Amino acid sequence: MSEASSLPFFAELAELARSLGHTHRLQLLDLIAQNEHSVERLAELAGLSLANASQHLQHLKRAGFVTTRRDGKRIFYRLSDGPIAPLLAALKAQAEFNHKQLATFIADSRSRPDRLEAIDAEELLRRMREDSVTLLDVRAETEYAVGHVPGAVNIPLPELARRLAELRKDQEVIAYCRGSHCALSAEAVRALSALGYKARHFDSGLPGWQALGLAISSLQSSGSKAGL
Amino acid sequence: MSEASSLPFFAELAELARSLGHTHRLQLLDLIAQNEHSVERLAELAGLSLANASQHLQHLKRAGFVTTRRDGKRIFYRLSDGPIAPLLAALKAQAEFNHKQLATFIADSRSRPDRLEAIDAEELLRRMREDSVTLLDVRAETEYAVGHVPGAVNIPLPELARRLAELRKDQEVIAYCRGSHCALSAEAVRALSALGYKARHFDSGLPGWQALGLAISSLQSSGSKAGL
DNA sequence: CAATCATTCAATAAAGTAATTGAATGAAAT
DNA sequence: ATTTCATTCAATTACTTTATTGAATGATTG
Repeated sequence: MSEASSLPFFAELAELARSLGHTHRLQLLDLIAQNEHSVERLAELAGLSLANASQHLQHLKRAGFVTTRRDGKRIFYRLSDGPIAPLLAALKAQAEFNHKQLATFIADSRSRPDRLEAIDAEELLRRMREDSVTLLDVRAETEYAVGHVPGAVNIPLPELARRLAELRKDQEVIAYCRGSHCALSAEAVRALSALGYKARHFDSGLPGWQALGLAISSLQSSGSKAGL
Repeated sequence: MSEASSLPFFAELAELARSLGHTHRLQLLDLIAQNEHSVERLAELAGLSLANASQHLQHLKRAGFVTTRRDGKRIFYRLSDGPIAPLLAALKAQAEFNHKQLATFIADSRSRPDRLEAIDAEELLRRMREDSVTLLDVRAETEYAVGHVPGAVNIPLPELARRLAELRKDQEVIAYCRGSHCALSAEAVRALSALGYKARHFDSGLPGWQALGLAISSLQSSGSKAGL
């Protein structure tokens, strides 16, 4: 049922999927879904250059998601009357499913205490120097604000599920928390590992970092309150 | 409603979409949907190298479309219990919508006889030499088999809608048919243009090509009967 | 506990995609 | 006609993704 004969069909679907596979195009599509707009307007709303917006819009047009209409000097893009809404809804549903999966996994792993791979300070420092790891601070925002390892990203454990997108998939993630008595980073690592991320924890946490005489960063005003 | 705050969300959806944006991954997903399989089996069924299949499978896993289970030496991939079916159905629906759109457009344009850009033999030959055009023969398969311009792709006009994927989007398409009295290539050009393809027709068609003393190709046995 | 074997990882090479610039198009207004 | 102006095109550059190879992993089997 899925031999050579259906390969061109898969290729066609893949092309459609790729058309949705770019932040700017999804954003443009979302703007167009709200209202018909000219290229200039869309570029402005999305914060893109004109030429760049134009190219992304043409990409969407070729995929059949939008159509154009000329009125005087400008060209207006609007949604085609194809089944775009269900398609986007299905995408969102999958995203939500993933969030739930991770949330329940974190809850589950709270009970199952198997041991995990740790990273020692020496390797961590080396890897940080060559920028080959993502350092993840899973403590609360307030704790992070007071002091954190320089360069670390802060995603409190309860929010990890819905903020996965902030982690690079191509790098190993090193989670840390308050130290070896604190289970937060271990849970994060278990959850991330189960999702196919490469993850370890820096077991001694922020105290261990400070004990080595290394500098920490802090936030003056609480600046990074990104929306849900 | 669609400001900076939702950008990470779009980025997340885009990543999901990209996970479906590759022929091999869709094919693997289709195989997995039919039955749980080991990596080796999937690689074999899809005609991929082991490492390549493994990487695509991990990509699908990270996107939450599949999960794994270890049994002895091998690892089995099966569908996750997320909403994958509706997602794929929505993609297919969009593909079908595009086919229909094009089909009706071709039907419509049969009546509306506006003139189109043509390409002359000289330019055609030059562009063919530098491989910067896709030459499209829109006549019936049997006619193509008897003789066609060397290098031309054959997609009979009635099949154009569902075989669009065979045309490169990054090159101009030059359609030709039986000659200037024949409307097939003109219709193809109108349809392709409306979809955002860059398209012109070689108005004098195959007779014009032969009149210049240029060689034609033919097929011995009818070899290229690709499935729907 | 050494060997085997399915799978994954790592590194590199190849291909494809995106952003940017400035020029070209083509409809409308003067 | 000529100018204006929104959009697109073309060409370059930078970036990202994919394929390939061979080595590493890690669970079973003898």
